[in-house]
Formats: sequence, structure tokens, C-alpha cells
Amino acid sequence: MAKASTKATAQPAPKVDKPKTSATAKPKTRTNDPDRTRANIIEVATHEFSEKGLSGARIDEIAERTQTSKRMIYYYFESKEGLYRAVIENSYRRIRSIEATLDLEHKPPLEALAQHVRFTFDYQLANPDFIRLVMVENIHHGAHVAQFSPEQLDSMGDISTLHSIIKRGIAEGVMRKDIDPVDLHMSISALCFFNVANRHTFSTIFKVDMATPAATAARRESVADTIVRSVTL
Amino acid sequence: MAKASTKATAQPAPKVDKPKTSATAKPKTRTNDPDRTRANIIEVATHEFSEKGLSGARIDEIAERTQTSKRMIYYYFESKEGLYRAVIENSYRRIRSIEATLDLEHKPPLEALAQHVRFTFDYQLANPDFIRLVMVENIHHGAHVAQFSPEQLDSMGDISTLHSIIKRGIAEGVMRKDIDPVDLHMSISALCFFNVANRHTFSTIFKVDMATPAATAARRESVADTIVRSVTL
DNA sequence: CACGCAATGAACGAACTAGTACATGCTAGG
DNA sequence: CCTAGCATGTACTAGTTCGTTCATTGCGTG
Repeated sequence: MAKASTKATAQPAPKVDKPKTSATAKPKTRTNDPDRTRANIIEVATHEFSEKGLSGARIDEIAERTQTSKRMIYYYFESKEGLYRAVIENSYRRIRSIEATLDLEHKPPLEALAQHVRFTFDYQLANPDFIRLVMVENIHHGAHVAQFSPEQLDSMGDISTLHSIIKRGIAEGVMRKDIDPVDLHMSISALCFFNVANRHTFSTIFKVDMATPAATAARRESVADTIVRSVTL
Repeated sequence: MAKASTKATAQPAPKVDKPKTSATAKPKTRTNDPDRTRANIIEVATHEFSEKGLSGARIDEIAERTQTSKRMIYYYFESKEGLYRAVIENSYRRIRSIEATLDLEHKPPLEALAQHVRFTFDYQLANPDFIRLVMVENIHHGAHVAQFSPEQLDSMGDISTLHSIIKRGIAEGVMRKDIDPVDLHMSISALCFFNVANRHTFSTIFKVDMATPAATAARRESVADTIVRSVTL
């Protein structure tokens, strides 16, 4: 459980150094570090909630796995739901910040689209906690996401990358003119999401191990191909 | 252990064969009717679990909405998990029994495939409880589905309809020869599933109402089209 | 027709769980 | 260096929640 470096999980809090506590301070004394504490709590809670759901997660258990105590959870987040909200918000923010670091602007549109799909596929695969959190949230009818601010929602729903790919595709005459970006995005999300979200029941029922590198690679190409085909003339 | 009867479970349980319980029984006296009681409990529990998850559902609440008491839940299902298992099993059984009542054998392969997709789409849309239950189960890593018998799993994974459509499609030269039926099924499931499972967060983030008839119809066709395109030459 | 077993009900309790009261250490500003 | 207020830890409580105990009623059958 040693989770030392977790610094900027919650926010870019410049907590740099803490010379105060006698530079030579030993682990004996307590060191107040709000940002770190918050970040640590969110990190632990993210995993707990994604693993057991909102009602299944236990505050006491989260507190135990934290470097601090239950008291701090209520001090910073007020309630179990407050913590859950912070977790969801933090997860969405992280996902957003990492996406779109891809350079697709000067590749042929269809190739760019395929790349975009593969990236999405791999990213979701690499972040099962986020996927599970989205499932949990939908079981709750998206009630907490609905509380987000308009700005937050806007940035979460930013699919400008896809827009520009489609635009170029149409301009270059390699894509249908009637593509609905949101509809396309939904298809991409659906295919990538399912791969992570439902892998357990699907693997069990169809007796395949979706987790092997070979199966993953094959599925990744299948999804990319399916999407590319859906936009061509 | 009281695995006594496993016949009529939840559903329009028309109280089929029930010669024993004096057919003329009046509402005044208590009428022992195990099957009906079981079915009633499962019905209520299905909704509760799908709405709140395994840990979120409350046995007391389920009991209240039942025509019987909590005592009966434990009498028939032993535990909360036992009830949950029965609910999952029953749901999968229902889904299976209704599917494949479609006559697709003498339609052109591609048309048959499109129909099959539309049917799946509509069916999942009409059964959100089942979809949500599958989500809940996957959050639990499919641990309970994994306990099903091989026979149960076999019938749940029966995609012979799809197999035969593909077979005809290839024979008639209108489909690719290298289609993997399970892979195709996964794509169909993914696209249909997402439409119900993630509608809340998706609608909120992208500011669209996925529930309108128009949006539903459009999405249905988009999904059918995407799948059909994915198998053509 | 009575007897054993299945089905049912009401109330109870032990364990758990979210949240809090109280006490105290730490850091910064004057 | 001293005080105010933020940060933290400990111990506790009030309210749930699953599951059970004890008792009773209906049903089929010998």
C-alpha cells in the first residue's frame, strides 16, 4: 500500500516542499498537508467506489486504506455522497486531460479515425476504474453527473477532434456527407466501453478470454474497422 | 436448499398447473402457493436489484413490496445473495425464451441481419431492468454468472441465429468470408447495450435526449447500418 | 381424521455503518 | 513568541440491515 507519490491527483496544488517542519523532521511529528490528504483520499475512494459501487463501498474501509482517518473524509468531503461526487468529477477530469494528446491532423482522415478509435480503445482498456465508475453512475441514473456545472459538462462532451476528422474526411471525399458526429462518437464509445465493462459476463458466457493480448489486438482492429466502414461512402 | 419448485418463476405467471391448492380457495384464508410466492418475490427483487444494485437493495424493502414477508425470502432463497442469484438466472432465462421468435430464414441475409439487429435493439430498450442487472453483475466481476451450470451458460451463449445468417450471407456472396460470429455478436451487443446502459450520462454530457422516439429510431437505423456495413465485402 | 411437513407471520437481535463530539497538534500572522 | 484558526486523531452514537427465533396455520396422506 505504499503510495508515496500521489501528489497532483486532486489538483495542481503546489505543495512543493515543507521546510517548516524542521527540515530534518523525522516521521515522528505530524505534518499537515491538506492537498496531499485530499488527493490520497480521492485516490483510495476511486478504487473503492469503482469496485463496489456507491452503496457497496464502506467509508471505514476507505479510511483504513488511507494515510489518514475517517474524520478527514468528513472534514473534506462532508458525506459519503460528497466524496463520491469528488471521485467522479476527478475521474472525468483526468480522462479529459490525457485525451487528445494525439497528433492526427496530418494523417489521412480514415487513418486518423482508425487511430482515434484505437487510442480510445486502449485508453478505456487501461482505465477500468473509470469505466466501472461510469457504470455505477448510470445505475444511479446519472444523478451525480447531472449536478456538474455547465462548463464541466461542456468540456466533458468535447469531441472536436472527431469533428475535425469528419470535416476533413468529407472535404477529401472519403466519408459520407451525412455523418452525425455525436452518433459516431456514441458508436465508438459503445464498442470500446463494452469491451471493458461487460468483459466478465461476456467471457463467461461465450467461453472466450477477452483479456489475452491476441484477443485484445483482434478486437481492437475489429472495432476500428467497423467504425471506419461505417463512415465510408 | 428449499429448491423445491423451479418451474414458473416470475412473469405473467398465470398460475398454471395448480390443482392442489383448492381451485376454489377464497381470499379469506391463507392459501399456500409457493410458486406464486416465489415468482412474486423474484419479480419485486428484480426491479430492486436492477435499480439499486446488490448492496444498495434492501431486503426489508423488497419484502414490503411483496405480497408476503421477509421470512419467505429467507425461506426460499436463504440469503440476499441467493435471491440475487435467482434474479439473475431468471432474467437470463426470460431473455432467452423470447429471443429468436423472429422469422429470418427466408429473407436476404443482409436484410435478415439488419432485422436481427433492430430486434435486439428494441428488445434491450424494452428491458432496461435486464440491462441494468447485467451492469450490476459486471461490477461484481460476473462472479454470480460464473456459478451457473454449463448447460445454462450454453443456452445463454446460443447465437445460432446469427451463425446461420452469416452462413447464408457468405454462401450467397454478400458477406465477407472471415466474419467471426462471436465478434460480430459482441459488436451488436455493444451498440445496443450502450444505448440503454449509458443513456443517462451520455444524454447529460452531450445534451441530447436519447429517449425521444425520433432519436431512438435514428439510432436504431444507425446501429443496424453500422453492423451491416461491417460484414459486407 | 389426525399427523407430519410445508408455508407463513411477527418480533427480535447482533453486527455494521454513516456521521459526530471532543480533544489536540500544527502553522502562520502579528 | 503567542494566539487564532486550520488540520487531525480518538472514541462514540444513533439508526440501519441482514438474518433468525419462536410460534401458527394450511395441506396432503396414510
